[in-house]
Amino acid sequence: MVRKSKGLGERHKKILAFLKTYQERTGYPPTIREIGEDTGISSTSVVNYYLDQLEKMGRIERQRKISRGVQLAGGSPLGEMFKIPVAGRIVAGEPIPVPASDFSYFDAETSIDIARSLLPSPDKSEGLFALEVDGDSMIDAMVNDGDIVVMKSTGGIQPNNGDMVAVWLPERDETTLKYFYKEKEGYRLQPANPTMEAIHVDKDEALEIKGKVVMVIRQIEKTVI
Amino acid sequence: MVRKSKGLGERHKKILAFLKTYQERTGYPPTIREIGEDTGISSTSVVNYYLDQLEKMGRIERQRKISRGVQLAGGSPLGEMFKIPVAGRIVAGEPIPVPASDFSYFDAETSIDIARSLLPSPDKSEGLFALEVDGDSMIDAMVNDGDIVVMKSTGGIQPNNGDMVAVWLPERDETTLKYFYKEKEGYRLQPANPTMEAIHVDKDEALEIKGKVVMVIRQIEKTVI
DNA sequence: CTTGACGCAGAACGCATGTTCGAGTATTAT
DNA sequence: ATAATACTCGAACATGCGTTCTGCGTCAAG
Repeated sequence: MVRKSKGLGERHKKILAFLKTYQERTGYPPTIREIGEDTGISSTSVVNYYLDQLEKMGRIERQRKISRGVQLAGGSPLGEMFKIPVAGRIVAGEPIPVPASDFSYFDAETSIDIARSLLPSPDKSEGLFALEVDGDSMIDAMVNDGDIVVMKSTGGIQPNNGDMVAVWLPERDETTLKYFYKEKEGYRLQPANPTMEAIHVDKDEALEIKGKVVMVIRQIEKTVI
Repeated sequence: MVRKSKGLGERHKKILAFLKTYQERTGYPPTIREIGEDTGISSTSVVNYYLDQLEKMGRIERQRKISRGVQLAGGSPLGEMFKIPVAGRIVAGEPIPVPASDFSYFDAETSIDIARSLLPSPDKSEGLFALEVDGDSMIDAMVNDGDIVVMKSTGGIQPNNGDMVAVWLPERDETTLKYFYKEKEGYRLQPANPTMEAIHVDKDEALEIKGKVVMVIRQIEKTVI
């Protein structure tokens, strides 16, 4: 049995994950017994034991004496919310930062909250991450500087024709958001703006598809120009 | 005492409102007794009585037998979420539908969920409503067909220079999203796209500013083109 | 007036759920 | 080996909390 490997044991992680999924599914926190059932802990006292530790670590908040008074810390009671880690910035001339597959929002420094109802498929929302757009180079994709693009990791699988994807062209040192079309001699990357020319990529040229764009969010708070 | 005035009595409304604020504040639903305390109902059975009615009306959902199993209906338990009513569609040649000031999301048929953290000022989120963009006529504002624009009602107050606003020009039968600038002889409406020409509106011409754009959301689910 | 639906209160019941205690087993340190 | 610490279990306890029943007053219809 692994003993206090880091600061977060297996059970700690499992409890945190359960807290999140349960809250997302039901809208309210679970009971101690429900946590135990999911985590494979038979005694409520053991669950309480870990809950106390997690509280000391500052990972959860507890309202003593009241039922279902366990919640993830961070001030944000998440209902049908989905926390998407912001992996970094997407710049025209630089590769796209993609989080590792086991990257969970627990580890992310910054994240944005998206309502589940806004996501394409509420059930399979794994592999989602967000990037902030840096610069005006993607206006052809109707994406502005400062916009946030939410992407779904394709996991190496080739996207469907017509998907909007984030691609990295190593030989051109270029990152773009384009509609993806496979053609006989390679690929065609079509801008969202009809007036712009498409990019043709030869079959031999390296092309890394980093993710499928599922959502673009533009917050207009301060004045731009 | 008012008796079954419409379909929603005073207590029904109060309970619904309490359900919402309590959930937003704590992250979990209240108990029956807490509802009673807030609503001024001394007996749990009476609360249960109203809860049953609200459930029959479809306004709330109940998980029987489990504590705090009361939630607002609509499938979306709202935590730090904000429900914004979708007032309608915004089309280039038609006036902008604006909800009445007392329009609450309780009455809205359709609404979208936005995380509080994404909103500009989390405290003062009144007067927010959303519109779905119909048609490609607003690509100059970097807004696509199908996009959702979240607006804040200006309430008759003139917006600041540089704000992105939704304006209705009655004399031209035109609706647009533009950056707003006041000039000596009238107003200048500047498109987001720098390559497009600005519109100049004379001081005499009618101009209705329906709201300030605070957010644009683009969901890419199905294939476009 | 009588009847019945409606709004309300209070109490009792019983299960759900957080809390606490005692004890047993492993792992590590001395 | 012995002690200390971390982890686990089961059970009992106390209370939180949903449910149900009885009763009382009010108002509108018959």
